[in-house]
Amino acid sequence: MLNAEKLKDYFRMFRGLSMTDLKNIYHLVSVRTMKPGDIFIRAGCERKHIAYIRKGLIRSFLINDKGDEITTMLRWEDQFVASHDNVVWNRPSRFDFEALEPTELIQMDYDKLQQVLRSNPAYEQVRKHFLLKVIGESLERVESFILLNPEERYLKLIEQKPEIVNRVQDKYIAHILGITPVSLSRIRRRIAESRK
Amino acid sequence: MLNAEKLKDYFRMFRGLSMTDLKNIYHLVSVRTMKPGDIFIRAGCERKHIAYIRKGLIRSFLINDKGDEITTMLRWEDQFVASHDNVVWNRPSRFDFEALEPTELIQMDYDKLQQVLRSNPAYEQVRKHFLLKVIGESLERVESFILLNPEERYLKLIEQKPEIVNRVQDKYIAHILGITPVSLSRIRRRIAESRK
DNA sequence: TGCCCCAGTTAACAAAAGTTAATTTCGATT
DNA sequence: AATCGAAATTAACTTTTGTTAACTGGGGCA
Repeated sequence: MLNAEKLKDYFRMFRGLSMTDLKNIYHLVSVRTMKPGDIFIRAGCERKHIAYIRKGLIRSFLINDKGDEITTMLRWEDQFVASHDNVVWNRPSRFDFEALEPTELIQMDYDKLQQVLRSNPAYEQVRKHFLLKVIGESLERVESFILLNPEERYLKLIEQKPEIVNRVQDKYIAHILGITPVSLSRIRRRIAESRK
Repeated sequence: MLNAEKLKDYFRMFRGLSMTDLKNIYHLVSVRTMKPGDIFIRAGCERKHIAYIRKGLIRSFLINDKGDEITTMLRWEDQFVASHDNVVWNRPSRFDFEALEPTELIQMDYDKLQQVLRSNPAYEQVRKHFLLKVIGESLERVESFILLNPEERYLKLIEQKPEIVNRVQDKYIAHILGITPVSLSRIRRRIAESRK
């Protein structure tokens, strides 16, 4: 069951808003229940969707020239997910967004959300904190590619997000780290042997 | 010379604001002229600065465990530059921000800027567009690490930002691409030979 | 229970990148 | 014009990764 009171828990970042503010958003949302393999946003989609992940896990991926699926991003509960092709660049999504687990999304039309956010300046602080956090996370990921080698990136990931590493297939972890599944397997063996 | 009229040109993204809005910001800014090698933000700095680059080029770098300087980011004219350690994570900057050319910054105290931005909702659309653009650029960089190999990343860079590649030393370009200067040199040779 | 499928591991080889050091190139400076 | 110094290139060698394919080990399903 979903009501404005519950929503307040889900949208942690939305604290500081009045119940009326929250209800304005509440009117925009729909809950979507997904099975593993279901698609939230399909490549080519131009409509702007944004969703809060109440439960579960979403990956974005595309098919490269060689025909292989490459996973570029993982998002999980208490995070927002959207195609930045749609929302930032205003173009069709290059990625599919697929649920990897039974997943519950709280889904909104992005443009309608913008209208509500514009209606009350109180929303803007929330938006600011949200966008800054996304920037921080993304820059941190860039830094890890520049400052760390693949093995170090993997060690950092299992240190910082051990639950996520255990929840998804290794091949997705490998792609996220910018390496091949074969190479990740070798890295795991190297680590295991060095700890013997 | 710097006045509110000129400022309107510089802050392209600030179009849509009234002259009064712009003057409020104008009161916050100071112009800083830098020589190559001058530091805008020093590692360890906790004060939040943000600057618009009117002219020139800034790199952020740190010293890794082995004692080598690693360049993580380049910013140039018509872009903003700030330490995300300060602004996003509220912690001391891990990076130095150094001018690589004669550079002119229009510098602001970040917190004071926030106060002004909060004072008028009209600013918020500007901030939103600005933050979204930063997100888009950062995510694009992440994607390039996942979807492209070093050679492809280099080719993409010289295609998209040829001026920048020619303005800075190769070793900085190499770091930005996540490889060593030696490896970049080999990649350049491979490309040159394949075009013979 | 047996079979199949697929993820993960391992193997073998080629290609690329890291590392260190020598060499060259080029611009700045005296 | 000669010299110095830093950046870039090249070389030699090691390590790692990519690639392709074979092998292994469960989990799911008939």
